[in-house]
Amino acid sequence: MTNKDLAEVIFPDITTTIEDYEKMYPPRNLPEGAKVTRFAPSPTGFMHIGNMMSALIDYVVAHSSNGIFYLRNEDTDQMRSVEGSVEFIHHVLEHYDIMPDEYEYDNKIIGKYGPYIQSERMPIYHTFIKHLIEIGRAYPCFLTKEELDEIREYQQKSKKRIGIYGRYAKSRNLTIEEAIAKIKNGEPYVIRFKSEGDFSKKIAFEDLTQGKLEFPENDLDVPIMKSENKLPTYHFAHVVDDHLMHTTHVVRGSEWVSSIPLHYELFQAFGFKMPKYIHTSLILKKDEETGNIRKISKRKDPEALMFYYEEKGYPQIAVIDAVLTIANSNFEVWREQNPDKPFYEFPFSPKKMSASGALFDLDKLDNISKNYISKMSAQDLYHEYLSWAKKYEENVYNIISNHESDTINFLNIERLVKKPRKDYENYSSIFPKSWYMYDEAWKDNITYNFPQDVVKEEVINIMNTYLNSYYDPKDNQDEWFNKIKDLASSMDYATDMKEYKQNSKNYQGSIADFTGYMRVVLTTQSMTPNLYDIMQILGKDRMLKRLEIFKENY
RNA sequence: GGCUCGUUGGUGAAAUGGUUAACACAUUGCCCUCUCAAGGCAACAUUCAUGGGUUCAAAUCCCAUACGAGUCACCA
Repeated sequence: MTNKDLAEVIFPDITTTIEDYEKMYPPRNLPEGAKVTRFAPSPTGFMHIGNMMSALIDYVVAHSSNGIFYLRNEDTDQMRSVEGSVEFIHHVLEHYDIMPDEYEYDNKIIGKYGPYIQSERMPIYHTFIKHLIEIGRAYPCFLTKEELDEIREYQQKSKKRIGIYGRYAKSRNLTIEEAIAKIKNGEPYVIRFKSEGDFSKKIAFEDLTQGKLEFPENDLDVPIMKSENKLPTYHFAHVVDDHLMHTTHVVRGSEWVSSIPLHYELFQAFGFKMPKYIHTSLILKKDEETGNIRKISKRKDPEALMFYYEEKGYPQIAVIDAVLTIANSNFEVWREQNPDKPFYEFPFSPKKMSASGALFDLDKLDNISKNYISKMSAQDLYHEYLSWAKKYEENVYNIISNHESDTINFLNIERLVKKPRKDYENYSSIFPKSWYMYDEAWKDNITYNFPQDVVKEEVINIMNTYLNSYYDPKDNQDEWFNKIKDLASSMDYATDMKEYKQNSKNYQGSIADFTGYMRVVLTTQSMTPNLYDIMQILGKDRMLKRLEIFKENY
């Protein structure tokens, strides 16, 4: 009996060979230097910021080299698969406009190197595993869960290295006859890789991010096929898929660097060329309670999940820039020099990735986002705001869709200038800063936010006089302000702030107090954008109405 | 515990042997100013985890220590 017989017993139905698949997955016909990357999430949870960073780097690396970026669904762990996660990944990629060139979704396969869903690639993996068994580099292992636990416990206690290697790999020494007998007897088994490595020897490895690394050789017989569903483990699927799909650059989290020796040996066992690796740093978070730095957590940190940014209404490009800023230290400088270039023209350099993890800084995101929003036209902003509201804030949607021109005019205040206002970091922050522009948002409990105590009669008197004798909608801003000054000085308010600061006792108050009254009566707020523009939008009738509301409510 | 990586201000970081350790965000102050936002100008690491060494010269090279992170599943 030979290994071939064993392979035949395990995979009687597999008649294909590796060569068959090599023919079906010929080298890609791409220009010199083109890079092939893949985003390979597993649908065991919702897409988070770390996945996003990976996907973005994949996209940038591929697109800056006229290469290919594809999506592969790594669904070999079907026990933990989470309902809706595949759809969410697809949604996020679409939302941020980083769709892959090749993918499989909704029963459609785009691209010639599919299937792109691992659970649909079973015969391929089995063919490759069968080959490994035939050449004596893989074997069925009948160790039970209990035996495995026992071994681990023993190793822990006696401070030995943990894992299945050397004398712990019991099934390795089974004769072919014994193995076949066990299989025929129905004993469950996994297929393990038969390592030939020597832990006391070193391998040199060059990682694009971390540079030269040195590891002990792998000597662990790791499972490459699971017993229950006969699907491959990650390590095996990685080797087979990235080989057949001709991935040139694997972008993955740094939690994988410790399995480099294993992957190295696996590639060698097949005689395949290893792709290049870009190991991305972890995204960390400072725990607010303990002050400790830890891995960002989907459970504790709402901003870890990609839902967060959409719900808050951050512009896509702001999120992308923020993530790339974390990913590559020179992105920010590049962005400053190339404010209008698409992000994928950024020459990503893996060496410029920080080797240790970075804290994700929401303040930085806000700043980036404010800048982008401040540069949008009022129309564009309105439409983004509207479609965000439609999805997340029905009340806001109803109000702003009924008042399109008022909303646009309001958003336009101090916008078309060299140094525009930067009030909003996301769409959800607009309404809380503009609700007073809409009559229907003036609910019962109106609170007037005067910065200091005021005499109601005085305020009413000022507003009355102003609206009835001074206000003219045709005035430009200078004329408007001069009139207010005229009225103010006639009522003993200082019109010059410097003068007022020096001789405040000579006056009733300052022009700032004066306009402050008007501002609060009209908006309830002590801080708003330019009053002139707000008055222009409101118009005289609505201002008079608001004066009436003030009389009744203050 | 084994293996691997890391440690520059509140945060992201630049500088890779040579003047006062860039820049951005945040914070604080001043100016401007009808409030706010924006903008302008400042301040913020006597020092690069600690200790030793190499050198005319070290954040940068070497060693040790400490601390942190990742990993050690029939999860990816």
